[in-house]
Amino acid sequence: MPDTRNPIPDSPLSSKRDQLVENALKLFEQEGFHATGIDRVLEVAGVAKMTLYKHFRSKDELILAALRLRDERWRNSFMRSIEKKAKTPRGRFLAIFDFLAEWFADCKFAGCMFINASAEYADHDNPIHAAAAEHKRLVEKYVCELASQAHAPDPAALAAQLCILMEGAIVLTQVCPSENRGCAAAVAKQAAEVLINDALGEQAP
Amino acid sequence: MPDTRNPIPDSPLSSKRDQLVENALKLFEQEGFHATGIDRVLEVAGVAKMTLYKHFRSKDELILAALRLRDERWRNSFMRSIEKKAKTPRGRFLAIFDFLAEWFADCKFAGCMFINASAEYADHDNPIHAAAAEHKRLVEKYVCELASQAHAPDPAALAAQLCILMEGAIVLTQVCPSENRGCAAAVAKQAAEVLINDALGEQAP
DNA sequence: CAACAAGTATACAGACCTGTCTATTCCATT
DNA sequence: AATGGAATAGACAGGTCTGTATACTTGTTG
Repeated sequence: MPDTRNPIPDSPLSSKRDQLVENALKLFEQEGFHATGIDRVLEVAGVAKMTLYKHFRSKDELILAALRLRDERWRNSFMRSIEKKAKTPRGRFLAIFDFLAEWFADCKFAGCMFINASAEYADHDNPIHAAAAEHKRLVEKYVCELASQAHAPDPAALAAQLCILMEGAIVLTQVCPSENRGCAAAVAKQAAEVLINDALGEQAP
Repeated sequence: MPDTRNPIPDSPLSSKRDQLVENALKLFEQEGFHATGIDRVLEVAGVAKMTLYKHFRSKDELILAALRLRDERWRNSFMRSIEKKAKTPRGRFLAIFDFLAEWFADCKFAGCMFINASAEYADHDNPIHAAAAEHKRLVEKYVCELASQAHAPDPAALAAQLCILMEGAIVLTQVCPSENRGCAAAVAKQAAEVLINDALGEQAP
């Protein structure tokens, strides 16, 4: 039996806490936030209810922890994938959409958790909605940095356009998963090429 | 007191039924589906519970009726706005994004109800999710007809690109309502111009 | 007037939800 | 061996949810 205790009580390494957040993340992503009851999380995580309420003050706090984990992982995966796949600015822009295509191909793809969160918690002042907005802001900031490195005349404008393509591809794949919608990432990639050429000039690397 | 009865019992003109669907539509849109209880709909609509269950077999049936009404109204408004505003194919494509800008400017804008529905009812086989997918399919079909009228070499491809821009602008405005996000429609419009030029040629009307 | 259709009010069943409380077990360190 | 922190099981309170059942009102039509 492994040592599941933690010398620093409230540290993020606390094993039981991790089990909770990990399983909550999966369930919230697959089934939704309101539709997933606390008891279901506890059952899947194999953790007692009192343990949850020792680590989190409420279900909303657990949701926020799950979203923080998701944000960290998703953006890391996003950035690493892009930087590994391509070295030129143009190649990195296009690698965004290859990343999306791989994501969409996962049979467990259930849309963007942050879009879903802002749908379920519509009030903009709700911390959950705010966390979703912050995630999108950080993603756009990264794309904007790519655009700066590409010496785009207006990096923010190019980034905004590419992010709109990203979100559009995500949401169409989520809402219309069947049909010929598997190609949303490819369509977005083609559109991105046209927009990049327009912003950078056709010859830019 | 007006005559609220209806000679055809299950016709869509049934006044009480209309009151239910109308108010359910508003509440589901503003607060979400799971977050809006039946009792809240009844209270706002001023209708007794038994009347609801005489017209609908379940809450899900009421949601489907609300989505049907929303789909009909939204697409009518969309198509009429575009056809009224512009006569040339290129003008009509751009009018799409003016329509979005007006929609986003409404202080009660709460995102796309169909995107929200597919977020809350993630199972693709769920009739509610299917209704959302059908709505998006019909919108894209209309944009595809516009592209055909514009004599685009590949109408479906142009329509798919423009629809991705639409959905991206919608979702970014929903998730990040504040900041400089009010301009998502304008950014999408600029991107659309580039894509249309690429597909049709710069001189096309 | 009588029959009828539509809606109302109200209570209720049964399920599920979040969050709390208590008593107990396990295990590592002292 | 004793102590104490962490987790456990399980019951429970109090609320909300959907959907049903019953008895009543109202207005129209034959």
